[in-house]
Amino acid sequence: MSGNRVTMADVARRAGVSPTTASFALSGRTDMRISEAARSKVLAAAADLGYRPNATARSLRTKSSQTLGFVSDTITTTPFAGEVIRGALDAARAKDHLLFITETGGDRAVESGLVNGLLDRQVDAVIYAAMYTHYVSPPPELHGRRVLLLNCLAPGFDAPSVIPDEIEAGRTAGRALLAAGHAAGIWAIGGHQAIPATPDGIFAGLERMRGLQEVLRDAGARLDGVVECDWNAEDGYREVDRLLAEGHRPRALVCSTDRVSFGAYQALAEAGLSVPQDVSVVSFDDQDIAGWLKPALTTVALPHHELGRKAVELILGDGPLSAETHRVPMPLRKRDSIGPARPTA
Amino acid sequence: MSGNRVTMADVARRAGVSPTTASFALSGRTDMRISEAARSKVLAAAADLGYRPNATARSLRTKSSQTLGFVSDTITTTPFAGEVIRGALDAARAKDHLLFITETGGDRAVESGLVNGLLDRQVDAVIYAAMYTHYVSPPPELHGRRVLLLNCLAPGFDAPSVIPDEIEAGRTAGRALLAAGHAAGIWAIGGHQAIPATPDGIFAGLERMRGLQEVLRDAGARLDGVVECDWNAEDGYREVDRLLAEGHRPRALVCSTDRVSFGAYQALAEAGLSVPQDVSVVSFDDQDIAGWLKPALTTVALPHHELGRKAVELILGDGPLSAETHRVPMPLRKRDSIGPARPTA
DNA sequence: GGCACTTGCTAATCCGATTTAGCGGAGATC
DNA sequence: GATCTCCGCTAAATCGGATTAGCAAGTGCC
Repeated sequence: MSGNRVTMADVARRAGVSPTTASFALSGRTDMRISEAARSKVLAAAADLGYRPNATARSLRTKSSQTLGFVSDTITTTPFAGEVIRGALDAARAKDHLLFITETGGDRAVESGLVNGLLDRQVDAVIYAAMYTHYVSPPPELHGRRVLLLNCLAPGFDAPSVIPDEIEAGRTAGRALLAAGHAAGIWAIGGHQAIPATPDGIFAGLERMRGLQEVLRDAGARLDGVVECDWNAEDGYREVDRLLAEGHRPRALVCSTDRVSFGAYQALAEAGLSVPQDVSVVSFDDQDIAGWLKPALTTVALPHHELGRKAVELILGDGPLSAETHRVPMPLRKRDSIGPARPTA
Repeated sequence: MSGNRVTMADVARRAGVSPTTASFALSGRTDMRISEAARSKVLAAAADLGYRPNATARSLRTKSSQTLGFVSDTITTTPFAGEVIRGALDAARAKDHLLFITETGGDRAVESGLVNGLLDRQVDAVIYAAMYTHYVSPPPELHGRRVLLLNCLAPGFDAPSVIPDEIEAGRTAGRALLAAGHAAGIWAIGGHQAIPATPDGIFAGLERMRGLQEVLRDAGARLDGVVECDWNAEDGYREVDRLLAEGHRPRALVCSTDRVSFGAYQALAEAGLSVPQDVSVVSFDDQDIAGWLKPALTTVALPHHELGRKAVELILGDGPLSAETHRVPMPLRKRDSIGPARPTA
């Protein structure tokens, strides 16, 4: 790549000064005395020649590359992914950093190779991210490095974590139902325990359930039932279908994720029940479909963009990093799937 | 970042040879004679010390950074995004390259800044990507550079393009309908012209329509009608709803994208029509929802992963790049939304 | 034994910046 | 007038590798 770039030596020559002077003038450092005349000559020469510093040469000397590494297990397979990276990108750009994105696919050997590749290229810091909130153990190469854990926790590993505030999200969902008058006939559909197929069950499901139950209890209400299942559309359909077939008549559903809600909608529609007149639905994640459904789905959003942004801002901050856990708020997206409670039949 | 890394000088000292010898031994070059004894001493020393070459120092000298820049207007807002990047990542990793991901948001000034940032860091090549296939004009900084255009075309700009084969996709959709016996009552729903709100209408819509009509014509069939609208769920719902209200009774719908199909499903369901018994639906893109819908949607998939993979493979290939257009096949995902044609009422 | 050639290795330079050490000249001090 | 201090700037070293030029010892040949 590249044509013959203009070097600082070229600029210095043209300005009639030494490379040293050019360097100080261009970097604008004040601890070395440069006359205003010399400074402007250098600046003019640099502008004339269209000079751009070679970041590679610079970072060889300074040990800082203005570069970050983003290591994650999977970057596709939404809901995570896109917006997180975009948030990280935005924050990085604000500080003139570029982002290396990598994906390990969950393979330790691949992970190790990629992390080494990043380290070899002198990244200033590494964001170690997981697509579903869970416990991780970062590779040994990262020990002692400037690392931030995104959407994961690593007890014993000295680095800060940034995760969504799932407990508060559970409370938010509960309050949304309570505010509409729902105090009975509430069912939770989805994964709330550690289920093999849904690794996030460990975390998101558990914490959401905790927050939900806490807020219901405080209001003197409670769940009529909890249905355990995976977090896919088909699971939501199957379980709600079964629930209705068994004769239950829920007034409100709290679904683990929008995909489950999607399935729930299908089952409710087939049973001739309408949302939100017959059944209210509140959900989590705020995927695209939440807005497409009819009626549009009220859901507690995963703050993807904010997670990415915050991670980069913390890691590019000045101070040393303390191993604390930052919980990012999950905002409620009010749409049309929660209706007023009706007196129980 | 970084602790005190082991340098090549350390390795040389430990092996009792000169840095030059260490360099040649480690890089495995054969044009310089190194005895087997010396070579293994160096290798052993490197292994003992856990030596890893400093990629920054290397690229300063070699002008190659084993690094690629990925510049796109938007990386979130599926359908593009995730899988494309993953494909690119996979191909890059196979060749020991790391990927800088950037997002311009469509802003020329931002774009220019990011491209310069990439160039400053000595990227070996740049992939200039667009989320919707359309014509672009890459920034001047990229002229004369090793560039590949992904999902876009730039007449007059000397670089290869990689785009999905939309014409053939249109044929594929048409053939799927014909194979099921559909020859009448076929409607196209979506954008097929250059519509402001759907920039891809320029390309994808136009080409898909061309392929579709060609294949229908060849079979002696034709479209009963074409409905122009944007590419969102609500548009599909509204237009199909209106179509039915006007008394039309389509036997098959060809929707511009799965989101439109999603809306079409909603309208058909409300009208008491079932898919595929009453109406067959074939679509494009293969987004996640295609598999969640009931019945699951038959759709012609955008080859996201393959687009990303192919882009990187081409650009990391040896030869010079010729400005040709590579069209990546779009495979048909057969699911359950196309049923056999019934004799027209 | 002398010359050419190969073998195996090293010294020195380069890549393009940053950074440290230090050098002339002007003005101040005694 | 000699010494001291600033000022403004430059020479040279440095970062960690890759690469070029070349040197000493050994081998082959006549």
